[in-house]
Amino acid sequence: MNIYDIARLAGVSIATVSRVVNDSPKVSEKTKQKVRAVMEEQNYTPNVFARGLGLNSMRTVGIVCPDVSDAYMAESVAYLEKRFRGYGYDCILYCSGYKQESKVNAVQMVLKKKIDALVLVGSHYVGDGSEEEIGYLREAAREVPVFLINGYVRCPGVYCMLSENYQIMYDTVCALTEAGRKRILFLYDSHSYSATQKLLGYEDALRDNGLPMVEELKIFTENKISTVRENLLQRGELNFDAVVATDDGLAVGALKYAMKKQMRIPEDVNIIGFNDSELAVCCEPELTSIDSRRDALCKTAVDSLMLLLEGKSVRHKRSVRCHLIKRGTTNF
Amino acid sequence: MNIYDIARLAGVSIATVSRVVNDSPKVSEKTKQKVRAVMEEQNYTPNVFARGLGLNSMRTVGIVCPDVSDAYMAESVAYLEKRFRGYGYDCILYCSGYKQESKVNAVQMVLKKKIDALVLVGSHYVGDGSEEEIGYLREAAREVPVFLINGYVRCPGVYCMLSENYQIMYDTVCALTEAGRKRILFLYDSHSYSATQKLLGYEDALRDNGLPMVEELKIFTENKISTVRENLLQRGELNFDAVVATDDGLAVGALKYAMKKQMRIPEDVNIIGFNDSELAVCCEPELTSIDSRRDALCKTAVDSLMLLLEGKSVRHKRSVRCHLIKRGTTNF
DNA sequence: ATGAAAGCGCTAACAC
DNA sequence: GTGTTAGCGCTTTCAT
Repeated sequence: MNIYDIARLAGVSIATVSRVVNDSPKVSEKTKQKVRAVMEEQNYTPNVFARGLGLNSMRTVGIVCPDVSDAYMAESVAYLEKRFRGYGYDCILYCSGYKQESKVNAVQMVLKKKIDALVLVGSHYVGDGSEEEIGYLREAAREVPVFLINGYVRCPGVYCMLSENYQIMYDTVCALTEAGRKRILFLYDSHSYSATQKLLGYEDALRDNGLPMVEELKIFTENKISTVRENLLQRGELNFDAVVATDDGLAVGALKYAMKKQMRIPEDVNIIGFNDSELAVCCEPELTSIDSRRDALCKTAVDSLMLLLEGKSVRHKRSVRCHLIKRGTTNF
Repeated sequence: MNIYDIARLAGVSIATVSRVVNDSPKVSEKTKQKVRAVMEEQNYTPNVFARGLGLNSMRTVGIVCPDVSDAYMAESVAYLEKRFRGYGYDCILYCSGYKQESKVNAVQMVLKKKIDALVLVGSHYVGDGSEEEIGYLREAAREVPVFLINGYVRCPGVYCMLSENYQIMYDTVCALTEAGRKRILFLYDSHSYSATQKLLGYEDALRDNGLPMVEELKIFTENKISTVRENLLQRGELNFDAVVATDDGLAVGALKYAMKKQMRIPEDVNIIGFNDSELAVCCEPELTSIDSRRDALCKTAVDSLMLLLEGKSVRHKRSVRCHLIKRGTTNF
């Protein structure tokens, strides 16, 4: 059942059918009715490929993230998909993994699908920010508007929105030191732009508060509760009186370690997570965590891209403050 | 840059270029080299829409689930996407929500994209199993092979794989009663096929062990830790000595309630969750949970659909046993 | 307001 | 082994 069949059955030309499908104003109501009736009756759906060929668009946006099974990304994708769909855009999902090569490949692959826009979730896509590592973004932006959720790169066609991770981490560590904490563990699981910002905030806060920067207190580990716990356990004597982490999973791992070591929480150790996930209200005591404003970033992504696709212009870069959500693992 | 340009630059016909693109064996190595060189040089990518038009396929599979922000679905989607991509298929993601109408709409929408196969994640898509509620699946299956992850419907073209939810719930509740538990709370958050199976397993186990079926011990609530906790708190006197839930989030909610009520865990109350998620190892004590074999289901989905797309046939229905993973919230 | 016809870029049947 | 050509089903310009 194609446009010719409908045209024949409705006694009009294919051009008219096409116009009806696209709700063109230059077709008489009467004709529209007639054609629509036939379409309904025949259960006609325009062929998207042919449509795509003609319009050079299938109203699709590409969503690329390292791994949807991660809670932050899953929530992001859920939000994005819903909003884009609300605008009539379908979403192609590509989970790229974390390696530079596979990220580049993912972006190239998804571009071949002639998507109308591309959104990259998480700050892994800017690599170390070097020209070499962001070259693929530059190229991508030549084809479609690209939005970086929680990443920043100065490049035409690449739009960005950041969480102020440096600032919140700086403020948080300052608060910890002001509350008398001296040995603050920093847990992280990636070298992404945002993780780096968090680390910088941590380091600067230590320095500005006259605390030494102890290398053994910066621990890189897989983001899995049991792994973090075991990892810490294996380190023997590891004294600390506070923990900040780049994700809740890491913080909970530390919490589990602290429990095992009979440390009192929050008296002996303050623990602070990141992303304010369901894990934070799941553990005991509940975890103080940082709201990274994921939805605010995602919202901006959708809003900006939709404006761009309508031919409007858009402000280039914005950022949003994060918030500390206090729960039982802190006492300041 | 299209196939004509490449043909001209390489000094061959478009047919030859097309053959090279599709790696046809009936092109001489020499010609292939020549054409490939031009393609590389021009950075040529075949137009997917035109390709789709000709082949009536864009090598895409539709993945529909109620909500990717749910951990079970997120993990499923992550697995599916990865595997399908491994076979050269892209994935269109559609989050349908939980309402019948929106589920039907989602399936219809995604079918319009001329996907090559459709996978439905979670047992919400069979509704109550009535002909009326599964009609849309029948129609879908007329267009493409459909795979139901953890749902079952007898219908040509719809392939299914089930977790044995009834059995594991029956066994688990039996174990609880044998351990002397009398008032077992059943927490659920949906009326999906699988939730219903779990409920049946619970009810049958109670009956077979001579325990009364108390309506007030079957509680339907939103799957959010804090909500479950508040919900239970509001019920005043609610005596129970065990909890089984259709998802970990619900079980943790009950755990939080029990802690608040100063109940000892597992002495006073045994708690068992479902899906063995990260929440289970996050809470304290850690949650005994049921491994619903999500990956086994997803694996079968991919394997079956890929066989079908290669024109091979496939066994119709299979199921897989679930496993109880014991942790600190039980003592039997 | 409607129709005829020329693309859009590719695949595949057919001819050589 | 390679080229010619007719679709695939739609959009859109140009007539009328």
